[in-house]
Amino acid sequence: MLLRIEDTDKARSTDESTRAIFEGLEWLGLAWDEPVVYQGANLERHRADVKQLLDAGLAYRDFTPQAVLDERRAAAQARGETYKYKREWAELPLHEEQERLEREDPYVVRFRVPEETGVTEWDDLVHERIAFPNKDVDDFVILRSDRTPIYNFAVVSDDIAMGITLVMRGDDHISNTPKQIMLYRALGKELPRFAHLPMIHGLDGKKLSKRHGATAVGDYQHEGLLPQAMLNFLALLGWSPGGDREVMSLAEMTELFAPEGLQRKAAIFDPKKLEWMNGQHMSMMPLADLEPVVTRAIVAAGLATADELAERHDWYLQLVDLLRVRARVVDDIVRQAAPYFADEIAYDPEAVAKQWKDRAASLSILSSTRDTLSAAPSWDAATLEAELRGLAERHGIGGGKLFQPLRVALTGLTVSPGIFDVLVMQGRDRAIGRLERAIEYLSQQTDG
RNA sequence: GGCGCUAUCGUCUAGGGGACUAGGACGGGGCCCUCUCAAGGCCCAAACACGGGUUCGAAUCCCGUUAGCGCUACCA
Repeated sequence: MLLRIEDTDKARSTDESTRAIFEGLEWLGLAWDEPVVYQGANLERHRADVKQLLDAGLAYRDFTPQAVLDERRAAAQARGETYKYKREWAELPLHEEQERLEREDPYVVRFRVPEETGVTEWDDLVHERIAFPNKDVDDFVILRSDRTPIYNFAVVSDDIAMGITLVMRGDDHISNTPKQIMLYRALGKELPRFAHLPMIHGLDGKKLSKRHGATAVGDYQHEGLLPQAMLNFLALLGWSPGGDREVMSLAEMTELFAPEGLQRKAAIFDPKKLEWMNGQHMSMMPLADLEPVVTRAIVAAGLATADELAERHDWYLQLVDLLRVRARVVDDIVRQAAPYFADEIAYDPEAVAKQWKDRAASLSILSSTRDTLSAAPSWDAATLEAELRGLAERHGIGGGKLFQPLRVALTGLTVSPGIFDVLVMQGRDRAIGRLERAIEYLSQQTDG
């Protein structure tokens, strides 16, 4: 994989935008094999290639001021006509051109599009044959008046220099392709293969790009998305391995990839499915791989320090394993993890309202739960389950009647992993402490 | 407007003349499991844009219409 930064438009290419590209690719785990090529660094070769076309009469200087061009275009549009560039400088007498050059009149270099009657066509890897009549292609600018090349020219010059044999890009470039093919021919070089991939659209059905709505790929990192899920999801937008394969690793996708599976239709980016995909990857991946990602998030959230997590590593891994099942993004895990780290927990008003509705009854249940738990012969899931189910039976109530109020006492929430796992993960002291606190809280409520 | 590309459930897609009462996945609905929430399992609703051809036979091939999108710059 080669990475080239196409920065010929100085107004739009900034250090920041370039860095976003690097960071996005790095995050996705897509590494390039050779040093980054900056298109701007090849300016001299671009100019030399333009010169070659100029000398061969395949391009010409156009001294029309840009303002005049803009005016004509606007006027044509106002009249409801199709604007077409008139070739009026192509046959400028040599002496006149010489004069203007000496006067340093500004000019652009335009490519002389060949034979009006001709057709420029190619066999696209995904679309099969695409053809453009030459008459529909205007003599396009290849060198700006500031002597920098236009994208269409720089790309061809660079692709030739870099020995590129397959040009794969978004299908918004289809209409650039005939121009580029003409340039390859004018430069006397072999054509690469072209493959035009469908675009990705936003929920509104419009092209998704840095100019429209979309965030940079890297932004998803901060939303708790896993790069492998992102990669998997994106790959499936416009490509299918056939059959019903969906959740795949990069290695599997690379193995399965074939151009036949490429779609021609633009795909709409569905964040819901991305989240599902992320959940799938999160559940499937080795715990050891998920751990550092979660650790970073937990530390960032201020729940614990990395050292603290390392100290009770086994416990921590088990907790992550317990929580990842019910999480779709990494942040879901962090949200659920709070009751296992914080000293104090907040009671979710809804949980209180629902599970501690009857204060006196809750108080009584929690008190006997505390007594039973305090007296438990050992602190493991099987023992605790036996003890608590026994207690419920003695009271003649179902397990849920016992577990739900307990869950609120332990986590402050209505949702958590299985209650015995919670008990074990919190440990005897913390669990009993939480129960004491809940009892205290409820007593005050009852008195007041 | 011109040129181009595209067209299967709401979304991502399988399908490449008969295997199609059109399959899977996300999302939605229901049920099961169950201490909650997830996960998991089962079930349901949901699509071949339209019109012409070609053919014994079209989701599949051809043409047109329509719609959507893209390009139409001294942007990339």
